[in-house]
Amino acid sequence: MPTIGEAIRCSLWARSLAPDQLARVEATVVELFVPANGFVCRKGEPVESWLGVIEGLVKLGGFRNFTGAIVPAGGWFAEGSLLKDKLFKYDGIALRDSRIARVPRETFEWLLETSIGFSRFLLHQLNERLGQFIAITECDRVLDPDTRVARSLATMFNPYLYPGIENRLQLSQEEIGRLSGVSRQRANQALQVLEKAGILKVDYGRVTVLDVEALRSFGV
DNA sequence: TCATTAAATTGTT
DNA sequence: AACAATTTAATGA
Repeated sequence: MPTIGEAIRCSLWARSLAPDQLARVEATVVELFVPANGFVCRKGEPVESWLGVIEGLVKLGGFRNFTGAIVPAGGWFAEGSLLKDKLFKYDGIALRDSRIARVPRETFEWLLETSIGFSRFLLHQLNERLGQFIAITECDRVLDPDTRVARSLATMFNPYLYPGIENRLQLSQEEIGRLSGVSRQRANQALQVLEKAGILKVDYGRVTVLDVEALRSFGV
């Protein structure tokens, strides 16, 4: 189990920091344990830190039964709310026991002002998120549920937003359904189609992605 | 280590 | 949506 400092040093954005900047991050970061089904953040709550998933899996959403995004270990989020709204506009729920890193707003803003590398990382991350968002709305127009499920799963394998994610996702078919905006029954059917196509493997309570590219381009 | 039981997940109608 | 079947995890001998 990595310490919080190790996890941060491994993250993509920390690599571009100078030693004194990294030191300040490590000095001000706070680790928070969130048990499965616990709230990492709540809609309407003021945002006072940038959040990173050290270990575990967090689901962002809270709109009806629709899930906006799944953030696996190595993913960072809330920068948009931190910069703009000052309030969370979604719930964050831990899908399993998770360790969350909280970088205080002052540190975050200081990095943004003093580190070009950090600014570039954020720019890139925001851009990737925009792309993800477009892909999701595009998904809504595609009627074929198999493709929708494939795309939703594929968004979790964005190497920039979520580096070093394992290809083994511990997600029940019910959660995959919520994630894709289809019923559990339909998600099950779609997963079987994708399994027969050799793109992924379904097991009890988890899916293993064998071919990310095929998953991404499925149905095109 | 193995059997039993409970809980979670999946398949079916 | 409800029910049955199956898998996993937990408990205790």
